[in-house]
Amino acid sequence: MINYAGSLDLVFQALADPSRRVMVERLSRGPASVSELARPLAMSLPAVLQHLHVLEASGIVTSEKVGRVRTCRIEPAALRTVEQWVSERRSSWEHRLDRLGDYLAEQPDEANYGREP
Amino acid sequence: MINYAGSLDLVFQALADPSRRVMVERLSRGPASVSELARPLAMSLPAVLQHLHVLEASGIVTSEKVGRVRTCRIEPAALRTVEQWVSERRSSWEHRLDRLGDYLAEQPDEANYGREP
DNA sequence: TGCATAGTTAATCATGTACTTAAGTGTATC
DNA sequence: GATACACTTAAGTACATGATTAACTATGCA
Repeated sequence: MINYAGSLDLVFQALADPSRRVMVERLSRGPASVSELARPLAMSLPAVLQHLHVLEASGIVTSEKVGRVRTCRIEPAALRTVEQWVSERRSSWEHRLDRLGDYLAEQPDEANYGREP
Repeated sequence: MINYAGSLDLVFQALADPSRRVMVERLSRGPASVSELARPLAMSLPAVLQHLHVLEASGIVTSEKVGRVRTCRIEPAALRTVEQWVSERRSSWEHRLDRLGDYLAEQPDEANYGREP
């Protein structure tokens, strides 16, 4: 059962770990097997598998097993939900700053530093 | 001492908690005091303060105390680093898919499903 | 001065996370 | 059929996280 939407909690949590980000970076260059993902990481294979589970639970990565090798790949939809959430908050803040700038520009120039409309 | 760059670890970790995201959403609409941030959250003030420390350590939020009230605001640079990291990985993957599509379009149409060049 | 307000610190506690090792399950290859 | 390969599961452990309550420190105001 895969979480295509990717709840923000799980997605941010998944990306908070540097090893998992290394895995995502590797996968952004193309699909990879579990052992390929493990190669650059200084940890046991079971540990890598646990990280993979976290990434799959978040919806960032999907995988399928053919024969004895499991091939993993990125699910861009999950990454898009993060991008969107972050960019909405940031641009909300930045547009607010613009509006505040406009407001202050219209006011007489006194003691406005740090004040809010 | 504030982390303006915002290490990816700390930033993703900070955003992984729903209460902290509520705080960021509130701040994206403008600066707020600690108790304003606390109002919609069902937890004690010390707990909110701990979340605020996490957000500040990540560089997402800054604050300054004037009189007895501490005013918090968003630091958009930290949010931009997240946006950038995620969008780079995603677009790397998506452009790779484009190139793969081009490659397959040039190949004879047989048993290419799921294969990599 | 006295008392409420806004925030802060410290100590504590229950879970959750990121590993580990040891042992087990299918697949390929000889 | 035997043996190696590529995971997979289970169990255990050390440390981090998210909350709590109790007690404390300014600041502002009547």
